[in-house]
Amino acid sequence: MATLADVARHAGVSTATASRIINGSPKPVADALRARVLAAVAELKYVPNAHAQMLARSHRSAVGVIVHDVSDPYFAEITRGLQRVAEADGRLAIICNSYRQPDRELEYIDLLHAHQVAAIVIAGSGYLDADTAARLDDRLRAFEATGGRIAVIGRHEHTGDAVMPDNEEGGFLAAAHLFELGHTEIAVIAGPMALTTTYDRLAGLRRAVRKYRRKLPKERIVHSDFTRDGGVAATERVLAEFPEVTAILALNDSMAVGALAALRGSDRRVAVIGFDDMPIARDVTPSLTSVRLPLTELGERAMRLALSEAGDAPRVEHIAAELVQRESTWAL
Amino acid sequence: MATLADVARHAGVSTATASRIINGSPKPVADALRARVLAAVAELKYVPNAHAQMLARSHRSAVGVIVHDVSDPYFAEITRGLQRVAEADGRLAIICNSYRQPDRELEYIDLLHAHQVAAIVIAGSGYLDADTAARLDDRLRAFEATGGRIAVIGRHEHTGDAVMPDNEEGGFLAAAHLFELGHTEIAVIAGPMALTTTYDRLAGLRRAVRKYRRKLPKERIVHSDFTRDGGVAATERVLAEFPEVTAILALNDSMAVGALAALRGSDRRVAVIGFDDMPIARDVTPSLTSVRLPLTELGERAMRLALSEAGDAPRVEHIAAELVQRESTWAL
DNA sequence: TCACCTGAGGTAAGCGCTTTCCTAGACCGT
DNA sequence: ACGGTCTAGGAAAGCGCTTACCTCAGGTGA
Repeated sequence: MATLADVARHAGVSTATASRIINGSPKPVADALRARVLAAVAELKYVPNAHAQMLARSHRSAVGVIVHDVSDPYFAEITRGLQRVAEADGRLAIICNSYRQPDRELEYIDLLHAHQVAAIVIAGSGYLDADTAARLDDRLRAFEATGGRIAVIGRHEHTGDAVMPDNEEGGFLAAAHLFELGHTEIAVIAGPMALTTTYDRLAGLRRAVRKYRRKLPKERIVHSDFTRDGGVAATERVLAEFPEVTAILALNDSMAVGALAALRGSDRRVAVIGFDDMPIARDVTPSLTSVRLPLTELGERAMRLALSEAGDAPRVEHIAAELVQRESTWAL
Repeated sequence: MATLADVARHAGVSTATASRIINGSPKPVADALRARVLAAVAELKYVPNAHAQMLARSHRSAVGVIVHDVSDPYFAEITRGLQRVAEADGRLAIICNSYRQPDRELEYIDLLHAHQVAAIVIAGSGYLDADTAARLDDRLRAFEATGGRIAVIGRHEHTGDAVMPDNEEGGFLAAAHLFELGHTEIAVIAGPMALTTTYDRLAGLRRAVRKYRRKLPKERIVHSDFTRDGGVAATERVLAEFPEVTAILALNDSMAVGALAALRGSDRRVAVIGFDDMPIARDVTPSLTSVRLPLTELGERAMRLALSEAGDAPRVEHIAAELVQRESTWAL
């Protein structure tokens, strides 16, 4: 492993000069030396040790990202936005999957803290009991206390910079759409109640129920997990238990796709509306009506927030939801 | 930012002792001291500086991953496998998107090298002209020369440890399947010729053509990119130009989904077979026959290779492909 | 001619940690 | 009581860099 000292020796200069030449410092250097140093770099295949650099200049550059799971399309799209902005800012984004496990999240926060990242963006945490939430907040504060910046995506407990997808409004839009089409007997297949996503979307939905003066019996909200197979299972329960239901509102597209799959194996004709408008929505049959959230933009905004100077007051940005109508919903 | 020295001072011990206690070194330490140091850590919210640690212990722990794009389902699944193994080994995986741009790849290799990663895994590089390939190889060698390990996924030019999905065999299986079903007039919608994936799958397909004594005129291989919309475009060309075609072989599932979409807007009944068996394959209509590649396993194997000791000779592992039949192909 | 700049380049002090080597006290046997 | 052996803990030397500060030419003006 060639070091700066090797390069300097090889070129017959001091490490100071070598460092200045390699990093393009403003200090003027004779062209002859510059050439010699650059030649030495090439010959020794010198690559500076990033850790030593970080330590010496003690300025933070990388940023950390903690998401539920990058492979999940929802987070993949958010992550894309995050990365794009980080990269445009010349920063390495270290991305970590928490799989919604608070301990992992905790662990990663410390890891990123230890790696001296300039900022941490968190999206899609799991359920937090008061105790865990407190510990997490504690770690986050500790990180902030050292000058680190934090931005979260869609988490209420956090008091700090955040960008919030308007899940409540989205829930309202979805339910309103079904009511407008004349569906009165609807069922909801939802993710775990502990996720704020679930909570908020349900809240909007209930607002629509009230506004349209409909009923939504509690047992018609079936909880499962936010996956395709979770959607299949939940839909099977709905079909078995509620023969009167004519529309299913799925709280995300994965579940909606599962609903469509379950429906395919039954003789019932039930409308389905999803949430998130993932790319697949166009390609299932029938194509899926969904509530679109501009996830890439969500990520971009969050990263920009994280990279901006800390303000006096916490900044919260909202991202609007929008209905995309396709073939899986129709007028009754 | 609390440092180890702060903790030591606060606890009234030397940094040596503090370090030993915090890292659980085997050296015995009095319980009283241990307690004091741990208390100081908690009180000062001390988080060790990972860069300083790396520098001091000069042993590499993190691993680097360079893929085309984590958001792409194909690479998402590979990445999942990579991460799983890295994490099981207690290592942070730094993952980077190259977007198939060789310069980015080059840049990331140096970045990871600079960050002293123990190993680099590369999957899904783009087209490499001889010159770029040489430069890339040069950087890779430089990294290896410092003790770094490298594993690549499915790249022929690389001589070193590799895991190769059996794309050739997969191409053969796909075409053979269509021929067995009685389809003689087939068309292929393919990704960029520069990608080895394309190249290998086509090679297998040609082998099937020879074995079954069929014909596949060159113009019936339509190149586009490996995306859904690329599939739509390619399929539209096929439909317009080749009225005799009864089956389309798509070189990945994204394109196959696009083909299905294009077909939906036409009155032709054409069989479609995809490649990769992504999760969506089950949920499109008709459900998609595809050639399955165990991508997660692919990733796991690659990471294991990268984390194992370097051998004398390059090791190459092969991953078998398997046909998954669904509704999008039928006997003619 | 001399004191004084100016600027190219070097010296060395850290950055925050780990770890080798050393010290000094405790304990042992005789 | 004394030399010898442990052992807990500390001193300090790096790890590979950056950068503030210093040096020593050569060039300037009076």
